[in-house]
Amino acid sequence: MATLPKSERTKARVLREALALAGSVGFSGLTFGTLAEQAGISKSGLFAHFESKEDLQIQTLHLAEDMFVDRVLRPAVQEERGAPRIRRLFDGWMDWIQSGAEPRGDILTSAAFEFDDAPDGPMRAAVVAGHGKMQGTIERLARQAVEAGQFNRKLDPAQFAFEFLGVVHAHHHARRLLRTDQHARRARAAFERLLATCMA
Amino acid sequence: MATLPKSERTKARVLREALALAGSVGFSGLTFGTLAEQAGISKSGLFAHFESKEDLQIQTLHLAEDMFVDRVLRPAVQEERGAPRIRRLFDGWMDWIQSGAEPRGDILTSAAFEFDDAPDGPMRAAVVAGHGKMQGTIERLARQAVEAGQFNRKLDPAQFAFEFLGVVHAHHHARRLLRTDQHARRARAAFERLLATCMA
DNA sequence: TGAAGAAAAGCACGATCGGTCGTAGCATCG
DNA sequence: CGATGCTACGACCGATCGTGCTTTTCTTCA
Repeated sequence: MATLPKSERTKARVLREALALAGSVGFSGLTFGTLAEQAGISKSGLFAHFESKEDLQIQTLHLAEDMFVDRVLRPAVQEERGAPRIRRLFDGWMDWIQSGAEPRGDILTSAAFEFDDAPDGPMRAAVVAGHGKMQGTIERLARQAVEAGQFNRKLDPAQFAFEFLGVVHAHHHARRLLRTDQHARRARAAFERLLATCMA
Repeated sequence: MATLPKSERTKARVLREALALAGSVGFSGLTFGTLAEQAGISKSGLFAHFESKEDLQIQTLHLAEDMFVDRVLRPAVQEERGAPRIRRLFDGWMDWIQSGAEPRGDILTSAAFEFDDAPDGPMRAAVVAGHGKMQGTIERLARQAVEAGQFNRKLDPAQFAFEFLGVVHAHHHARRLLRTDQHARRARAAFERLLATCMA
């Protein structure tokens, strides 16, 4: 079997550790020192793979995005177009939030909140780009639901995406701040209400 | 004229600077060094007024809360009970968000997002307590609207508060992440939709 | 006015941060 | 096999952090 070059294997391992670390202390708390310790490598050894902290953050973020696509987006898209697909996206996202390590929850939403007030830079740009993609995806699903005749013809897909993300974020935030899962119920109720008002 | 003791005046001045600073760099970015520079006082001089950074953060947070009560809550409560009062709260809050210095916006919501994943401590507890008070206030307003016959009798006030806060937070977040005010429109639409479904 | 006490300054500490540098060892490939 | 180049190391840097300790300066009030 064609084993990957050692450097690639090391890097992949380090990146997995970085993702776990970012999941528990955030991307800003993802320091070279702690990551080096956790990964069993020297701090300076990390610089062979990541040219700066920002570089490390971005690569870790991309790994998280790939995981989100695998675990949430792809399963949703396998559902049939329209409301079922949207429901599945919501369900998957709720699970994804709950599967995230305490106390951070959804690492992508965490990043969005963490960098929304950061000075401009590559990491912030990556976060904004990710958000834009998500917004676009939800808009597309909403448009499909309109075309399928399930959503009201006068529905603004962008407005739907804004509110959909709002519900997801509200759950994420309540879970982090109050440290209970009881708000999943409220988020689901809000989502159902949102769906109901979108139906004809 | 009975002038306040000088120390009190100094402390009040420093606290105002601290609030401005926290508004632009967050409570975690509120460091003794930068605050000392901004307030024209020495770093160690600050210790005469604040026994620790946490103490400084908490006192600054309380000042912000007082301002929120003055500028948003009190005007709302002067409106008549029920839907008008709730509308006024929402309007005032939107203005409050927009009046906040770029890029942070509402400093209280900022703090909620900043400390929701922080380790337990006095500051986090203060933030959680503030959130609880806000949630309780909104619940009360919703109950009043039910009693006034404006909201559906079957409405769950806690659910309403959850969604109300969700809309406010969604606007706050979108404004910070995307750095435009165009989402005020979306937030308002979401709020109107929320109100509409609460009406009988 | 002068004594007592508080406010502020000055200085230094240990820790942690992101990051650099020279070097040694080991994997890779001709 | 042997040369080359990447990987990883340890030491170290300057900056910044929160927070002591000591000393000076200024307020306050009898």
